[in-house]
Amino acid sequence: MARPTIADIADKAGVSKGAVSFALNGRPGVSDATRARILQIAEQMSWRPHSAARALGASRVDSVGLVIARPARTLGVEPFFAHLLSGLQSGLSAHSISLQLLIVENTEAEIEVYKRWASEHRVDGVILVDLTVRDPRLDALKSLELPAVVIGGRGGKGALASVWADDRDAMLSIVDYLAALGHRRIAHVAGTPNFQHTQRRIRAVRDAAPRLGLIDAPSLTTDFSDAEGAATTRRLLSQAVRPTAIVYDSDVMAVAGLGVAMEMGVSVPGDLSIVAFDDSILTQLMHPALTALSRDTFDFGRQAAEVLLEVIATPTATINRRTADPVLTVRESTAPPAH
Amino acid sequence: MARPTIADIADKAGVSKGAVSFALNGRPGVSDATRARILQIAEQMSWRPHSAARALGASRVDSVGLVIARPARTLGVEPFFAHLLSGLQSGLSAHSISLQLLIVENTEAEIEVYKRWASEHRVDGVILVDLTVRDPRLDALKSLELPAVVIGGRGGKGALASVWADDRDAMLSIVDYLAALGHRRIAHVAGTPNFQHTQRRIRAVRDAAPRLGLIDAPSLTTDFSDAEGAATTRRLLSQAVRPTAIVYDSDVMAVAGLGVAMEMGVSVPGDLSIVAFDDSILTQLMHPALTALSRDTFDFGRQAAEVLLEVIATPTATINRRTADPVLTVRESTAPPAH
DNA sequence: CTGAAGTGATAAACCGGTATAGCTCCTGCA
DNA sequence: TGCAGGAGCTATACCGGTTTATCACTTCAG
Repeated sequence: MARPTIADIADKAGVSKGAVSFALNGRPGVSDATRARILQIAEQMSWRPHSAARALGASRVDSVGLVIARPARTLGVEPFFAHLLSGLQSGLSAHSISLQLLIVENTEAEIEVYKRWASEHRVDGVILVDLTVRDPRLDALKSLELPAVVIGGRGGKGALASVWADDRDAMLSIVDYLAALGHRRIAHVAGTPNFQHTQRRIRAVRDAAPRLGLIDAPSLTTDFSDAEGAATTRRLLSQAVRPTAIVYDSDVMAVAGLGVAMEMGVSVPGDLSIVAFDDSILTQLMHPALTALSRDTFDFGRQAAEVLLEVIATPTATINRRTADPVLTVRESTAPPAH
Repeated sequence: MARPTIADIADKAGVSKGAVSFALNGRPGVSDATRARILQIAEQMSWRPHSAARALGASRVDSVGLVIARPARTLGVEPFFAHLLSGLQSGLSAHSISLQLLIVENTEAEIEVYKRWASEHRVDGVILVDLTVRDPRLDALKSLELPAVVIGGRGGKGALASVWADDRDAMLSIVDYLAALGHRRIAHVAGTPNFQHTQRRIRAVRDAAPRLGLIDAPSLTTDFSDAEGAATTRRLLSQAVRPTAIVYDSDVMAVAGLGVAMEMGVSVPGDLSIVAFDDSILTQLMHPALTALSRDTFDFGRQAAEVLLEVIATPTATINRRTADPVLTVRESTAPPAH
């Protein structure tokens, strides 16, 4: 027998299909003795549920989806997604839930995928990343009635559950640290302006400036690419009065910025301190190694998985879980300013 | 009506469920007129197949799987997988096939996943990466009768289909290039010794040495990590007679090696030429930018998807498709040796 | 004019589970 | 003694498709 079904088990155990189903799903309806016997037979025949059959009957597919809307080219360098994925899976595999991953070019395509997934019953819920201001995906998901958890989005936005870390506090910890070193001209090379977390970080810098007595604290937005990170750095370092420290919103941009500094003969950390708002192997490979903000992305993913499963179980629940605060890992790229 | 089923369509069209199924799947059994009418009604009701129902009836799930057995920590820096993923999906989405991605710690776990997937009917086939010598996964898949395509493995191994690029020729092109520059002491910092492609690259170097008059051409294996890449480089550069060129099996190790060279005061490319056997944004971010072997990983993935679909359609087919040869992108890290 | 083959469709079985109504005992309590 | 109630189980419908057996009706060759 290639693939035993519950009917086979029922035959062998001398009971009905229903009894087998009850036993295998741990629900009342059979005696402990019968349950044990059925479980033993199932084990012995190495029975496994047919996912499609179960999905059809129970109208849940034990599968969740993650769509990443970024050009593939910019992906992969950032360990962020790899860690997030691992974390998600670690949270899901405990419940035997599988993960569908899709990489698309833009948000419209992403929404199309959600529509398809919903209509084809391919996933029980989805994970949202890279929340933008007035994000069109929120409405789309609500109208599809597809359970979802937002990663990185602060709670309160609509009714979607979320898992988030405090970007504001994190940015403040960086700026505080640089100010304590003596820096008064701190520039911020930010990411895409329509990302919510970009906005929050920019606001944090702006708000902290007066308190810390910063002379100048410009935030310059980019598209997160190494090219724009480099170009922005070049612009900053070409000014008559240069910043003595630059905070980058991603590790890739920080590395690109470091390259520009070296090329222009600006010594790091002598003439310029550099901090990356995201840690990875990249920052550690550099010379000098970059001071960076370390976030536990794996744990982030794990928690997101948990929250999503809760939302799927009880769609009315609105959960906003805050994760552990990121910590600043000081390395060789930061020092007191030369002045 | 929340979700129309083919029964609803059948009602509206005044035909039977079977006729609707025939029409929607483009198979004979209905007249062109009826077919057109059914299709139009389905479109109008915005009908979508219920994936589980289809899977149950047709015993195919329109989904394939990819398991990556690497610690998450080492993942993500390498754009290889991101590009592969995108390529796979571009090849799959044309046929509305979805992709399941799983990251596990080791090969045993990977095989467990295959068993589960096969027994739960979760995927129609799988994609294998990182083929090792005497790979236990090959037998496992064969006994599970799970269609598979091997990426990077040369054909002929068992009956599994494969998609591969010529690692040997690629390595030869690197060594030829370095020899043409005048290098005679070329070291090779290789990857994990039990990977088949590592073996092929090592053999290529060894075979080319006499022909090119290389004085010394050692291949040193590592675990692909930046740490071992750095350590091996340090060992090589501490010798009385140093190599004048080093070829690294990955971009991460090459970057780590560059760091060590700079730290030891060995100028690149003045005293040492560096080549990475894999291109990415990493190699371009460095100063000097690294000469690297560029492979079209996206296309790789796309072709793998195509081959896998063929194998799923006709399991007896054994396909061995060779992809475009990688090309060497010369940048700033290579030059004629000093002396 | 008859029989064979082909066309267009239907009804029903089937895939492998889950959910539910209902049946048979057994127990406890008035 | 009678009966309500629950435990333990069976039988069956059902989920939404696909597939097969069958059938009515043409068409065409002999």
